[in-house]
Amino acid sequence: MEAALELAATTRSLASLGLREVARHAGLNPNTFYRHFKDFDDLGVAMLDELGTELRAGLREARMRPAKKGFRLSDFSNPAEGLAQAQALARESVGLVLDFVMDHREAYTVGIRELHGTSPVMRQAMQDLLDGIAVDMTEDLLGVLMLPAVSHEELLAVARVIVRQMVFFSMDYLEQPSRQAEIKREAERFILLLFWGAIAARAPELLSQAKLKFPAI
Amino acid sequence: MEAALELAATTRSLASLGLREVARHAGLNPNTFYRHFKDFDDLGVAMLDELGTELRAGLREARMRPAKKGFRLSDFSNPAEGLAQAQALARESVGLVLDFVMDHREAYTVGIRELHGTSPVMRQAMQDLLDGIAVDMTEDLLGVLMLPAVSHEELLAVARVIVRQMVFFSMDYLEQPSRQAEIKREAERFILLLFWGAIAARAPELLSQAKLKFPAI
DNA sequence: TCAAGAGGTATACAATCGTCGACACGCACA
DNA sequence: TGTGCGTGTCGACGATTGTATACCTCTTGA
Repeated sequence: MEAALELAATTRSLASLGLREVARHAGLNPNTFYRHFKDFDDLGVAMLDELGTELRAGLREARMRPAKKGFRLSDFSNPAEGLAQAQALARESVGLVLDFVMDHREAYTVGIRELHGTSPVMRQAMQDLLDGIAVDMTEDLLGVLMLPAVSHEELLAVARVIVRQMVFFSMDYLEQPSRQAEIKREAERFILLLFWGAIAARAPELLSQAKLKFPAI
Repeated sequence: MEAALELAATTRSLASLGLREVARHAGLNPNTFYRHFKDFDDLGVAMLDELGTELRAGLREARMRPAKKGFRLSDFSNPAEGLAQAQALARESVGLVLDFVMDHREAYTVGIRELHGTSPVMRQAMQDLLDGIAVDMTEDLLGVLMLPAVSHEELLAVARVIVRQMVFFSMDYLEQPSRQAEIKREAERFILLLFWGAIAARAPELLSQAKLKFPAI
């Protein structure tokens, strides 16, 4: 699995790797591959299982961290305070994801490649992972953030959109190191825009009442 | 180029195609490939040029259509009317993109595969195409829609995010035919949420003043 | 008229590929 | 004690790959 990741990270896609190639890079006999995996799909799913659960757990744990620090979002009874804390939460989450992709650059690159790749099995597995992250995010948010009049389903839809958009932001982040600070701001801004929109759609008076300028990020 | 598209559409990625394979499928001698293309990257870029400009032109033309029909968005001096027309424009644009990907299913699938694929050349070309579409969208919107207090740069950032998100919506649309109506609604809703957010961020009083419910889509 | 070149073909070579059958080692368990 | 079984190795097979060299046939333009 390590050998496959290293080989795929440079230029190739997982499915285009040669069985012999991987075995050679791992210092093993080509046939040994069959002892462990049936397919390359099989190998891919195994790798995704490992790294995917690590990512998911890391994200959850990190989202819990502020809650343990006594960081608790208001129920918007004080709109100004609620909005400010929403911004802080968005910033924390974005930083988290971007740090993760920097720490797991190779795995992330290869994984995303499979998201729209050739193997239906891997595509489905990646979509399930992203969806799982969105579900996690929704549940965590519901426990911490009381968005006024925003239902569970609405929140899930927003989370899904955010997760998918972060795929692109993450790619930019990796590919354009000189613009990292700017990209991070763009991502935060995008998330805030969405929540602003969600609130404005349900309780527009809340925003004008708060008389809070949208943060100039 | 046709042969390559047909071969890639089923399962494979462009870069993983064999030179001989494509030539065989096109009824030509393997070496003939070299008469026309240097690389597979070369072939890919040529294909993207053709289909990309077609898509871009199609989108522009279709965005111009409502303007010619006398469809003209207000400057939000009447907020309720402006918001309603913004919704109509969003619906029109979403339908447009989704129709296009249905009509060019193979090309779209292959293209997106290259967006996060192995070849840096193709990746860059695809990113340039998406960015170009976002720029087009921004210019068209500026000519038709006077969003209050939303600057050119802000609009471009929103357009970029929309284009990228439509990549995912389009994939869902192709892969889940039974949910097409629902996915279309989700896409429209996403776009409206963004614009709602952009307006709320700059002129929150406008939304509460309009006393307009967010469309229940 | 004829030379150049674009497009297409045929043959060949060395590599690499996935996979098969057979064999070897070591541990676990009856 | 011995017998599966998981793991790894070896050699070989036919197929396919990218590309090099050489040759053919039109079209074009001076």
